[in-house]
Amino acid sequence: MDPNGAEGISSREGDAALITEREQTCAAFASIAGCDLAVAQCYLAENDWELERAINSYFEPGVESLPKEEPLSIATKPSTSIDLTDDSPVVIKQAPVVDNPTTLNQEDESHITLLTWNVDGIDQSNLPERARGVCSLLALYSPDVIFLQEVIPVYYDYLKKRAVSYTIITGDEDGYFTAIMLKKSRVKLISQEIVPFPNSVMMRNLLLVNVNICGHNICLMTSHLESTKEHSSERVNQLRIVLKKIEEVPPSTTVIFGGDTNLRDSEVDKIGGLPSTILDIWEFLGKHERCRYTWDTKLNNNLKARYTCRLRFDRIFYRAAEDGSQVVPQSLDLLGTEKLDCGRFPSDHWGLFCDFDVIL
Amino acid sequence: MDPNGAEGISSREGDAALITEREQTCAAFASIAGCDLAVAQCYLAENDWELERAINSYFEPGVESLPKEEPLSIATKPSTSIDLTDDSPVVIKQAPVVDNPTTLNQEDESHITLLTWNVDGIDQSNLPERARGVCSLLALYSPDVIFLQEVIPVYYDYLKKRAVSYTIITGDEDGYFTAIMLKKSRVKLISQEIVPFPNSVMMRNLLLVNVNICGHNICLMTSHLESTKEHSSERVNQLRIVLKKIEEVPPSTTVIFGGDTNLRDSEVDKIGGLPSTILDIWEFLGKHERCRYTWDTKLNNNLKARYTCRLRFDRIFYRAAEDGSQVVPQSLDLLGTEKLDCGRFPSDHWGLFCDFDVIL
DNA sequence: CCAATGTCG
DNA sequence: CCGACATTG
Ligand SMILES: [Mg+2]
Ligand SMILES: [Mg+2]
Repeated sequence: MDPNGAEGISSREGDAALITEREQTCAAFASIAGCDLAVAQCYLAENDWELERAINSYFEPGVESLPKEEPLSIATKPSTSIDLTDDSPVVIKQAPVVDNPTTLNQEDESHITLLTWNVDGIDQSNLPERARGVCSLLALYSPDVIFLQEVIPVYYDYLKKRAVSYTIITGDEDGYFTAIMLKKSRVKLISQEIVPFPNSVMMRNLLLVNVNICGHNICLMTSHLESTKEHSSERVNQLRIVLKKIEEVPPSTTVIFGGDTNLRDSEVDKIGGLPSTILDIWEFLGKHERCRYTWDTKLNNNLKARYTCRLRFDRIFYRAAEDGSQVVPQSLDLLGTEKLDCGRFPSDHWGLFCDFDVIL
Repeated sequence: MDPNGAEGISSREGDAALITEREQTCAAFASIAGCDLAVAQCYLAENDWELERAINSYFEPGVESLPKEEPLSIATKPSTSIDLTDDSPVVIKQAPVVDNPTTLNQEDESHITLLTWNVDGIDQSNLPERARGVCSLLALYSPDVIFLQEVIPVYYDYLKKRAVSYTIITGDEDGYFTAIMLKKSRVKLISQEIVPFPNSVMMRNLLLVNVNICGHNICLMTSHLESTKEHSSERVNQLRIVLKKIEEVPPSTTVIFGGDTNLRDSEVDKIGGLPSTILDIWEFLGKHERCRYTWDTKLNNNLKARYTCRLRFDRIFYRAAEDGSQVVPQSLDLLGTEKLDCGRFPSDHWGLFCDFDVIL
C-alpha cells in the first residue's frame, strides 16, 4: 500500500496505446480520489488497472488489529485501532469532487447547505460499512459545511481519504471528537478556535471556525454536549457557554451552530428559552414532525434498544447578521434514514441537513 | 379513657379538705393540659389522682393497631394508625402553657421566635419517643411560630394534645403533611391558604397563614418541596412558585417562609439565585458553619446510612415589609441535636430555630 | 444513549 | 433521603 513501494511508472510497458489508456485511467482515479497521478498509478498497478477495485482499495485503510465488537461506554475513550475495511467491497458511486453532476447540491451563490450528524464512531459494530454509508451520503448531498460528532481517529483518517474536497478541522485528536468539514471550492477558512468546557467529564468542547462563503462572513460552530439525563446540569452549563459565544460574535457575522446537543426541551425552558436573537432552525421552519426527532429507537435499530424513545437531540441554532438577513434557513431534512446492507443504519442518530437561502 | 365513662365529681368523696386538694390538682392538670376541669378530673380519677401519671395518660393516645417498623418510601402514604405510646412513660417536664418560667423564650414585644422542623413522621421507628422529644423541645423553646413537615395524622393528634397553647393549621389530612403552629397568646390568625403544586408527585403544597404578631402583619409560609435529586426540576418549579407567592404578598406585610426545601445550592444558582428582595436567613446572618447543615448522616444516625452526606435542606426565607425593617433576623440555631434514650434523634433533620428582633 | 428502579458504600 | 453505578424493559 505504500506508494513508494510500488513500481515506477511505465517500467514494464512499451505500447503507446496502452500507456495512453492507463494515463486516462490514472487521471480518472486522481480525479475521483483527489490524489496526484503517481499515487493513482500506484493503486491502479496493484489492482490490475481496474478502476473500481483500485478506488475501493484506496479508500479502505490497511488492516490493523481490530477489537471489532468491544463495547464502549459513552464516557470511555474508544480503541484507536480499527479496521475500516469490510468483507464486501463497496462501489464508490459518487466521487468526492466539485460540481459532480450526480450530487443533489446545485452549488450556486444563492444557497448554502449544511449537515450536522453524530456518526456514532464509538459503536464499532459495522463501523466500516457505516462510515462508507455516511461518506456516500456526504458525496451525494455534497454540503458546503459538515459538522460531525463522535468521530474517532480511524474514522477521521477515512474521511481525509474520502472527502478530499473538504478541509477538515477536528475538536480533538484522540478518543472521540467533533469535526467541521468545509468544502474547499465554496468555503474560505479564516480562523478556528476550540472553546473548552471546563467541567465536562466527557472531554467535550466547542469547535468553531470563521469562514467566508459566497462573500458572507459566517461563524460556524459545532459541539457534542454532555450526554445523558444524569449530566443535565453540566449540559445546560455547556449550552450557556455556546449561547454566550454565539452572542459574542461580531454582529456583522452570521452564526450557525449545529450539533448533538443532547437537550431535552425542559432544559432549554429552564434557562428561559433561547435568547430572542438566536433561532432554533427546526422551530423557525415550522416544527415539522417529519424532521423533529433525530434520535429514535423505534425507527433506528442501531442500539438494539428494547425500549422505545425518541428525542430531538440534534439541533441547529442560527443568529442572523445585523445588516439584513442575507442567509436565511430554508429547509430541513433528515439523512441516513435508510438501512445499509448490514441491516443497520449509518448511526444511531439521523443526520440533519439544512439548506439556507442567500438573499443578496 | 372516655370522659363520659368516668365517675361523676365528688361521687365518693366527703371530706372537704380532700375535695379542695383534688380541685387544686384538677386546676393544675387543666392548666398543663389546656383542657377543662371536667376532663382533668376524669383523667385524674382514673390515675389515682397522681398528677404526673394522669398527664402522661392524657398525652398518650389509646393503643391502636401498630405496624411499628413498617418501612415506607418517601412517596408513599404512611399508615395512619400507629401507637404513639411507648414502653417507658415520659415525664412532661415543661407544660405547654403561656409564660411558663421554665421555657427559654423571653416572650416580649421585642422578639419573635420561629422554628421549622421536618419531624420525619414517616419513619415509624421509635416514633412515640421521637414525637415526645420534639414536643419537649417545643415546650422548652416555646416558639411563637412553628413550621413542621412530615407530620402524619397520629402525630397531629399528639400535637393537638401536647401543644394546646397553639393553634395548628395543616396542609393536608392524610398521608404526611405540613403544619403551622401559632402560639395563641402571641399570634392572631387572620387567614390561611393552601397553594397547590400541580405537578407534585408527592402530594406537596405550600401552606400559608396571614397573622398579626405584636402589631405586625406577617405572612407565614411553609412547605416540603419535592424530595430527591431525581425530582430536581419539579423542586425548582415549586421553589419558583414559592418565591412568586412571597413577592405577591402586599409590601406592608413581612413574609417568612420556612421549610424543608430539599434544595441543593446549584438549584438556587440555576434560577439566578433568590430575588434581591428575598433573603436566605442563614446567608443573611453570616453563613455560620455551626448551623449550616440541617441534614447530616455523619452526626445523625436515624437513617442508619452507610454513607456520609450533609446538606442544607431546611431554609428560612425572609422578605421585609417596605416601611422600614421592623422584624429583623437575629440568630439561628439547630434543635434536636441530642440523642434520645432510644439512641436516636427526634428526626433525621435538625430543627432550625430563628429569633427575630422587633424594631419599633 | 431512554427512564425507572435497585444496589452499594 | 446521598451519589455513583448497574440493570431492566
Ligand atoms: Mg452516541
Ligand atoms: Mg424525610
